[in-house]
Amino acid sequence: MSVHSGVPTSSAVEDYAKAIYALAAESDGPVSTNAVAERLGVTPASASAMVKRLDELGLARHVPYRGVELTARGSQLALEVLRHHRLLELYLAESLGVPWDRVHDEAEVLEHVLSEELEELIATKLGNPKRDPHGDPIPTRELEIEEDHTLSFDSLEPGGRGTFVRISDSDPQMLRYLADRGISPGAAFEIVEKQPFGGPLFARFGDEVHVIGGTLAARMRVEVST
Amino acid sequence: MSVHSGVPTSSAVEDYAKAIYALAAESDGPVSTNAVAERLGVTPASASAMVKRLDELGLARHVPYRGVELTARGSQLALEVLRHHRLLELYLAESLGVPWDRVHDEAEVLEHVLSEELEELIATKLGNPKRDPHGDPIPTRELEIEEDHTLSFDSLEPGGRGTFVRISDSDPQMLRYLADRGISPGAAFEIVEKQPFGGPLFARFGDEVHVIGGTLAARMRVEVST
DNA sequence: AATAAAGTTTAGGCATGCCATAATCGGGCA
DNA sequence: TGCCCGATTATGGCATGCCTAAACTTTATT
Ligand SMILES: [Mn+2]
Ligand SMILES: [Mn+2]
Ligand SMILES: [Mn+2]
Ligand SMILES: [Mn+2]
Repeated sequence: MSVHSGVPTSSAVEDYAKAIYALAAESDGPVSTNAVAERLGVTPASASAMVKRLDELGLARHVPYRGVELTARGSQLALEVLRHHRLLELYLAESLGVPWDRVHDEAEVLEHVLSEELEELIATKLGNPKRDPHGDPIPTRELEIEEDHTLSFDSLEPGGRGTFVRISDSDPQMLRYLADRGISPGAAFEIVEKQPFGGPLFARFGDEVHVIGGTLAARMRVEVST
Repeated sequence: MSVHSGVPTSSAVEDYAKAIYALAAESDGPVSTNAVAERLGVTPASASAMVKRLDELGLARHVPYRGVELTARGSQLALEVLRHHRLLELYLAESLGVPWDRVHDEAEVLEHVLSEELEELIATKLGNPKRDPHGDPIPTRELEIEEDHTLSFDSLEPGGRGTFVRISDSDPQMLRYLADRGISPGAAFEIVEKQPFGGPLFARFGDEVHVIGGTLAARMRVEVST
């Protein structure tokens, strides 16, 4: 049990705050209890009980049947844990050579246990980085986070050029697929061809043209260079 | 909840195994429930219940009113966690620059959460070290540990020479005191003078003669050079 | 040997965090 | 307006891990 902003928090509470934060970012307005349950792999009944507790802790406001929203404190908690998570991912990858498809699971546990002192030492050692290995922005010490204005890779048309900036960190298979092909955030690309109906996308990264399946393309975020 | 040697273990179970292991090393024969309780800062009733559970898990044998002893499995668990603890302490000190009086508390939490994969990466990065920053031996990958044949510093007489090799890691104040004077495991010394009745010891480390209080001297372990 | 003191265990409780099942609520469609 | 279905809550259970108070065993003292 740690304490953040005067609120005693367990790993479970922190995970709920993170989940609500992420879901709220995906689609605004209050988050449904069921969505939280599904994301965390618990039953709706469990999620309902925990959401009620977050409300009592002052981390969220829950209006029955209407969904849940984080308070300022709740957002801060989520960002604090997100900062831990992403710093750890980058640290494990850079300093210990953990492959990028495995850093997530390690960080998922360590994030709840990292002290403020170690957080600070790690951030300093890494040079206060702005993004983790998957391109996700790392909240600052002051818990500010840079919202990005990226597009989904599969929304581009042939001829489109840009930079691959970000990918969901939670699917190791996708990450391994990209790693095997030497594709990682920061890579420049050009769309060569696009099959309709969620079909694959053919994109050039460096010298080679790679086939990116529809599902994968939907999870890759890119910035286009006009 | 992790799994070691087929036994599901929580942080609490691991801490109890460590405590029993340490107490058994200090004085042989079965370990009393009260000693365990005191070491872990819980009530005797709590310790009694947990010791019973360790027995059911096959990690210890507990004879009511007679004390508890670890089984082979229980010792392995304790050594596994000790390996984690000491590798982490050294890693935090070497790679992140955490002062040696603070590594213990961090390691105390992280030891339960470190994956085998990270353990291995850390051990490799450190060059499979044999001792942690306090001079405590690190169990090998195969969980063998080197028993040392050290003497208590306060058992020496004036004129005695040797090497300071080890000190309890759990008292930050003592560690800071030594660190402030540049005394750490590996340092050669010569006893200059010794006051009776638990009084201080005057010992030369390098050029300087330092005053070592009776309590501190009792916790320092040394090897004498005939 | 009897009794006191010390050490240990049991009994009963509390909090966390998860589950399943069953009752209930509320918004959208007929 | 009423009904249905999905979302929500209520209820009861399980496991962990700690507590206090009370009962019990062992050991030390007289
Ligand atoms: Mn991640
Ligand atoms: Mn922090
Ligand atoms: Mn330690
Ligand atoms: Mn290990």
